[in-house]
Amino acid sequence: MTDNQEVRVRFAPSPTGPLHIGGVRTALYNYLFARQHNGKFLLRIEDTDQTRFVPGAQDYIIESLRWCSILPDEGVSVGGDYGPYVQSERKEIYVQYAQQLLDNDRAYYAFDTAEELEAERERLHTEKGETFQYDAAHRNGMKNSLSMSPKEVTEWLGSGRPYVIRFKMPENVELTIFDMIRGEVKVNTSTLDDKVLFKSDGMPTYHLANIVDDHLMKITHVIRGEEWLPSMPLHVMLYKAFGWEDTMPQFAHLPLLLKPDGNGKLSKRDGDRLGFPVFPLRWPMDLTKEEIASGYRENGYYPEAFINMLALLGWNSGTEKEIFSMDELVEAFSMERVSKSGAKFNPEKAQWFNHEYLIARSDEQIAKESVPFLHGKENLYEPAILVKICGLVKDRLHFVKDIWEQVNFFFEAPVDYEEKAVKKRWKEETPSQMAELCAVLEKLEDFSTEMCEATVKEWVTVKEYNPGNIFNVIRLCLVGASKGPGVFDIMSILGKGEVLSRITAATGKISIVA
RNA sequence: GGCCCGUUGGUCAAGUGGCCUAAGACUCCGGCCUCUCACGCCGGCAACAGCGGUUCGAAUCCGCUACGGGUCACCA
Repeated sequence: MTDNQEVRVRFAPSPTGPLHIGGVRTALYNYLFARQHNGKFLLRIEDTDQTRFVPGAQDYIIESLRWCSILPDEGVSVGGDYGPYVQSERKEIYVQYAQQLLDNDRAYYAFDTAEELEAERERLHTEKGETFQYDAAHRNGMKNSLSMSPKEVTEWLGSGRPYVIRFKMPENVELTIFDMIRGEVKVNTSTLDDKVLFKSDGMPTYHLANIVDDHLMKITHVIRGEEWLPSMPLHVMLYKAFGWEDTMPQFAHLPLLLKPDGNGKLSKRDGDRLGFPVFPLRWPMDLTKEEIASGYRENGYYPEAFINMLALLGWNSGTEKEIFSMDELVEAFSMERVSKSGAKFNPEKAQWFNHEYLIARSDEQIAKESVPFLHGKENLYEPAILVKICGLVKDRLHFVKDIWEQVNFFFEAPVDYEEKAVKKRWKEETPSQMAELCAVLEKLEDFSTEMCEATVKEWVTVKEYNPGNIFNVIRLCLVGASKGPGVFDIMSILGKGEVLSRITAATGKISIVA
């Protein structure tokens, strides 16, 4: 490609199930790269294998990308000038190109059945201990248009016998190919085999469809997972065979996302076994199946946090900045700073990212988001008070959905009291002290945080009580545990009546227990 | 097994021949703050896979070994 050409990249998943986070990251890097270069990001569906097609998977992919704000400029669901963007709708196109390769002697027909291939594999293994490869060294011993007479080939083709079209991989060519992340990679074509380009069911394989589509859609950069690195030589050879070398895209093979436990690449099956989601969204989305894999969205992640976390798995800016908005990512991203080695990810760090995004939100926003998790009790307070409550507890939250355990005491009086705290704080004189306190608070007109604090502190000072112990006893009465915001904030929000009633209730209950 | 890619603390990672007695973040552990928990602040534990070479000098360059991973389908 030339420098002044518009950058065009694509994300090309197969609709074989839910997209896992590795796929989302690949889409993200493609998107960032496109945005950064004022280029186009396309979404293409590679569904050439009908046997693995999973209904709903395509919608899942689109919905996942939408949730992440990784929006295609072109492609399935948005259209564009280079469609259709679903490979099964492009069948006739691939036929032409396969024919071109056949005509130029760069491909050939092969009639070997699965059984025959298996038999040959078995024979070679037992007789010579070799691994069978359909290549220059073996193709003459197989049933194909290279080993058979033209007449026979014509007959077999005419008889409706099933056949595939294989790429005729040149022998002994030293290839030096370039990867944007890994640099030069050298391979000898003799180690490569004659890959099937066209299947007997009339569909192309990934390799053919991918190269033809990338060429036709004017893709300039192929950014994909490292699992494709071994087929890069084949793809380069295909570009050469078609005579498209001049417009061949640049390749970038991204490091894999590894299982957090043990080794190996993260797979769809890992699911909830790991204790955190490996999918952006719950799967299946429609909940009609029994097996449900959880998603980041349903687990309470903000899409911005999810994206931020993913972006930093395999790339970093080289600075100490870790929190990036999408716009900042677009600005800072660079292929040169993508790491070469696979990354296991750290569930705790993922939560930390969400926490950072959560505390950056306004108290008003948190209050709004909290409503579904307040068990219908949100109307117990004025909206402004609810906002205040959220502001007081947001520091200790990873997810808004977990807010109830931080605020429950604002809505419900404690039914029991943390044993450890009772043991430590509840003294013989406590009940009478609390009775005194109630009398003092009773007279208080202004129940603001400040007035509560001033009043209680004055009383404690005059009586020469231990402030720490008194405050904690009050907390125990109001909350039932040693947690939560400042005790005077809690008093003020609960209000005089509730505070008095809770202290009275606690005094009764705890003395009975003790 | 063949081919290919990789290897800095538990994890993500900075580092592109001297500034490295190797940054930062997450986790963990201490301490401070403090009415509790959390936040915040301060501090701590903890790494250049090994061996050879190149060089005045190597985490950085080269080679070998080891280990890890990917891939070897009419799946993508």
